Amino acid sequence: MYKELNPLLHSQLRLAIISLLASVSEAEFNYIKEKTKATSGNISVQLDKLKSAGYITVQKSFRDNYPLTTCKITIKGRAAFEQYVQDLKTYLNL
Amino acid sequence: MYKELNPLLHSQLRLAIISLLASVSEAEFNYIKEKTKATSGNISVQLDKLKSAGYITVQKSFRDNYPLTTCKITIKGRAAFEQYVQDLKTYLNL
DNA sequence: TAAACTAGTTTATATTATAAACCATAATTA
DNA sequence: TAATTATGGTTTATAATATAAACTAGTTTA
Repeated sequence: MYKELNPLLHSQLRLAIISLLASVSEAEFNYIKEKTKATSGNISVQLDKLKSAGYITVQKSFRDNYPLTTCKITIKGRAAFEQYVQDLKTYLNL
Repeated sequence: MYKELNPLLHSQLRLAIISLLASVSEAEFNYIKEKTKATSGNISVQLDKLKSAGYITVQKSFRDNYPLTTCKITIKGRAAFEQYVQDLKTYLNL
């Protein structure tokens, strides 16, 4: 293929998540859910994949007795995202 | 979700094909194959989908006795592509 | 204390992408 | 001229991916 677009990022939801995390210092699970309008299950799965790739860190804690999942983009994740955007630009002749 | 990215175009190969067709007046099957490095089968399937969506026209003819498939982006296809690129830009905050 | 809610995870299913196998015809060569 | 290989694809089987439904574990409220 042309120019390989990182398949881990070329996914609607994972791209939305990474793009979101690239613009904030960190984000809670529910914030991601509100912003993306995706289901919890879908988000949970995609966070796992991003975490496995080392693109984000996932902190699990409690707040007001409830579980709280907080996500943060890593250096590696940010680099991958920026590379993806670059690739996409050349891909689309932008 | 955030901003719906046209799923018909948010596919590595179909995006490559549409992007390619957006930049030329028309293209032959084998030209698309060379440029994308994809397999014939995969291209055949994706051309069908793009055609079904009305994004391209597919002309079948013969040249030097061999079948020749020529593709061309439609007005609708070009509009969809441009919309996709716009959506992507806002999606990624570009 | 039972119902409803929070915050997720796991798993089953639907969708999509892809490659392998195939088809029809043409050209080549033995 | 019969067999072999090449051209230009299409069809179909499989692998990968995305998604939603069902579930878990605990909390709050009536």
